[in-house]
Amino acid sequence: MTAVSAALPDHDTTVDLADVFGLLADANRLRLLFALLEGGELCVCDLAASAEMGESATSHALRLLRTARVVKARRSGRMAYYSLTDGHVRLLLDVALEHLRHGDQ
Amino acid sequence: MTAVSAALPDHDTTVDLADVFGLLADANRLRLLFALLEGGELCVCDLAASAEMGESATSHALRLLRTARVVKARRSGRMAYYSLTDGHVRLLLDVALEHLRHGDQ
DNA sequence: ACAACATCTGAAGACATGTTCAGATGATAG
DNA sequence: CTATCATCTGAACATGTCTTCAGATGTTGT
Repeated sequence: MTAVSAALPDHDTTVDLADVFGLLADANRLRLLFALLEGGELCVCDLAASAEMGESATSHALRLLRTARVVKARRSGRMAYYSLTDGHVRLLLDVALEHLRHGDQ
Repeated sequence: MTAVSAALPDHDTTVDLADVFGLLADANRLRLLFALLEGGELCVCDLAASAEMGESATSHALRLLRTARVVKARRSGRMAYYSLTDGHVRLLLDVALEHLRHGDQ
């Protein structure tokens, strides 16, 4: 029994992991990420339109993603252009989509 | 702009996806899953010990995972042995761990 | 300078989630 | 049969999360 628990990731790691998944555990944020996967770099108003959500809600959502370094913002005048920071997101979404299709139902 | 939004997964899909990630968005549940990745098939009391959580909390957590078909239970007498149902979980956890290591900080 | 605009922010309320407690269920041992 | 055990369940409480609103910030055009 100690052999099993010894092989587990430490406490902090699981908390950090849970935070990462927590960011993806919201349909609106996922729609924003899918839009960025397609669009490459989009401003807040286009992201809001794509995800069919209010601009304030979009801004709040993007702030969470930005703080976690999942997306980055480029600023040009009064516009803010967002894009993804790495490819792990695409991979995570693809694996989870695959799980949805094969998994159950 | 319509071209972008047309390529997005539909509303229900993003909600289902968010639910999947929501299941992984809890450190205790992640510890249970890691224990199952290592141990293969474990009873509730061993899982509770591995994840260092109460047995009631463990049972509640396992119920969520079982309802979502992420784990399955085999029953033998008064014991319940849990195991993972598919390999997507291992993949998701590995990709997210990789993201943690390379990603930031 | 002023008005219109894009984005951001803080606070408030509604809602969901996780933990704990107390007790129910079903199985084994004496 | 009774006691003990492993697991499950429902309810209550505390915490956290998302959305919305109202307003702040900084920018562009006239």
